[in-house]
Amino acid sequence: MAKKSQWTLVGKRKLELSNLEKVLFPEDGVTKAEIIEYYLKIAPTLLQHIKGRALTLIRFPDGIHGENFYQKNRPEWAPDWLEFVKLGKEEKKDYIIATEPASLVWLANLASLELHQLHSRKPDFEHPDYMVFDLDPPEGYDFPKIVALALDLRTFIESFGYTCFVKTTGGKGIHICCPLEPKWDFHTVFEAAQAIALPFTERFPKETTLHIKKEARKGRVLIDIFRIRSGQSIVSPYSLRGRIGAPVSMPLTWDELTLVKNPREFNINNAVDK
DNA sequence: GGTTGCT
DNA sequence: AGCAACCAACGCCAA
DNA sequence: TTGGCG
Ligand SMILES: [Mn+2]
Ligand SMILES: [Mn+2]
Repeated sequence: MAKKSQWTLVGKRKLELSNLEKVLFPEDGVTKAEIIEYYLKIAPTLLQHIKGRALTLIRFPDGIHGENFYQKNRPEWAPDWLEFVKLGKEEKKDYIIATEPASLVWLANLASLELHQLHSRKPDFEHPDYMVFDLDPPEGYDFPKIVALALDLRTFIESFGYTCFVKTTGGKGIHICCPLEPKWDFHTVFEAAQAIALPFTERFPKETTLHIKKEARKGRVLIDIFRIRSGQSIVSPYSLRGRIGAPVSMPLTWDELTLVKNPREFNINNAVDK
């Protein structure tokens, strides 16, 4: 592997990219160059979804089998054009905001395979603009069974007057997102989600639970509403995941979701076309 | 992955 | 110039 | 305060 770096122009930004031929997904032979290329191609779509959102990165500098770590803080040595917002305790952290294709390329060069997002948008970081229901299946759960549960949950949520959008997580689960006016704080939105999820788990007690502890779940699907808190994040739509197959969190219509047998159908090789 | 500090 | 060390999240709850 | 959890 040639460990050189090379300069490139993305829009009006000059970027130094390193180790472009380094393989970060060994089973799939996917190099850092291909990851950067993916994020460049998906940029017009992805940027719309993460516009104004504070990001959390998951970086895999030594590939998906090497050490990985979350990163929320924008490093001191980031380029001055990379936008950020001070958030968190005492506004201690400079959260990154991606505003242009070059932002995504800069992040990809750091091996930020996964982009996760907070639930609020600039300029109103105190008020989430969606309510998310994160379906977390136990090990070995058949994906079509999660799909069936998601369809039921959708009907249930919409009976409360919300509209539901859905995406695969790129892992084993599903995210249901309900757009909101950024008018209520995190606690209020959490309680609204709880007021929906609790009766849902009571209707399907054998299949679903609100217990986050593994021991208490007993093979049931966790309806994880506990992401709805300030400083918490979910994987962004169209983000890669650091797993074998280079899967992508893929937004789908409900009709499309019905046909999905395996969420690994959506990956770095086909996500751009969709 | 990038930076800093030591040899 | 080369190399080793160091750093890179957070919120909540039960124990 | 720590450990488990996503
Ligand atoms: Mn999940
Ligand atoms: Mn390294």
